[in-house]
Amino acid sequence: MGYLRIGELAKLTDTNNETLRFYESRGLLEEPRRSDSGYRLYTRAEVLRVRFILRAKRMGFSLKEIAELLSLRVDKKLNTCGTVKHMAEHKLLEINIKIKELNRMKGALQQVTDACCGGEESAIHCTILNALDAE
Amino acid sequence: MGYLRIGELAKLTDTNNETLRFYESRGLLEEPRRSDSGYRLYTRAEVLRVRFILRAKRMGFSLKEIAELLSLRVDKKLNTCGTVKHMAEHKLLEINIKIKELNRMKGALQQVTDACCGGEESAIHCTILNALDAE
DNA sequence: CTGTACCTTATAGTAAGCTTTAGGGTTTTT
DNA sequence: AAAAACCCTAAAGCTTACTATAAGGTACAG
Repeated sequence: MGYLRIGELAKLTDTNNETLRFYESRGLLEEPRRSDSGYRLYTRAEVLRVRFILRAKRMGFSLKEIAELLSLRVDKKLNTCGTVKHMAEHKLLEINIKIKELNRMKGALQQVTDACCGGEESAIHCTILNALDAE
Repeated sequence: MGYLRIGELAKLTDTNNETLRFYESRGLLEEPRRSDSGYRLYTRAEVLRVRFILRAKRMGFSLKEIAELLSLRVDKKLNTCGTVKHMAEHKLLEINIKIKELNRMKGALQQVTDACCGGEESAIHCTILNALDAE
């Protein structure tokens, strides 16, 4: 008892069975133990792991990158603190680039949005469209 | 004279022939007139249109959304500024959410990275790994 | 006239991240 | 016991945004 079947894990993590099996196939989830009939049996730890995956995904990490992040946790003994720190710092760098990129988008969009009257009149002179038109 | 062939349009917009034909197939570019031999013949207006597409892409709009923006532009008279602004604001909201989440992860990762000794010893007690486990 | 640089179409492939389908077995509920 | 709900695998399909390939035709230089 205490084990979760795939549907229960899916419900707890707001995903679905197929996605979880897919993550397993991509190495994001370890192959779980199985019941006599072959059903996947998960522990509560998997709930946290899936949530970690989803969080990282929302941050803009690809599944491949998430696998890397997760691999930091595997074979702790084989990695020195230096290795782990280096990987984490690399990720940090990537995050910073993403933030910068998004901020650039935001700035551009904010500027034209602020300038737009947003009114009911025809969009012929819409600043947003005109901004996109401008060289 | 004055017409551009696809390769010239590609060069002027820093894209390539295939991408331009692809955009045409997705309705982002209108079917251009053709030479007697069937070559696509573009006007200077298409340069601006392609640049519009690229600019919108850089702002985070998907091709589908850009097609929408373009259609708004075509019937400017039929659309209000409000419609356009609404689309832009929606995009802005999406971008803001992403930035917020990235910043949260950045903070968390920065914190554990700062706390990590980064030394040569085994990572069993690494603060970074423990932080990821805890989440 | 031949080379090569350009253009054409249609079709297939790529990568990511799933979702769906087909064709089963198992567990639980009634 | 039988229906309903759940699980399994393998494989195909979907979306986005291209990129590449095959098998040609065209334009122009030398």
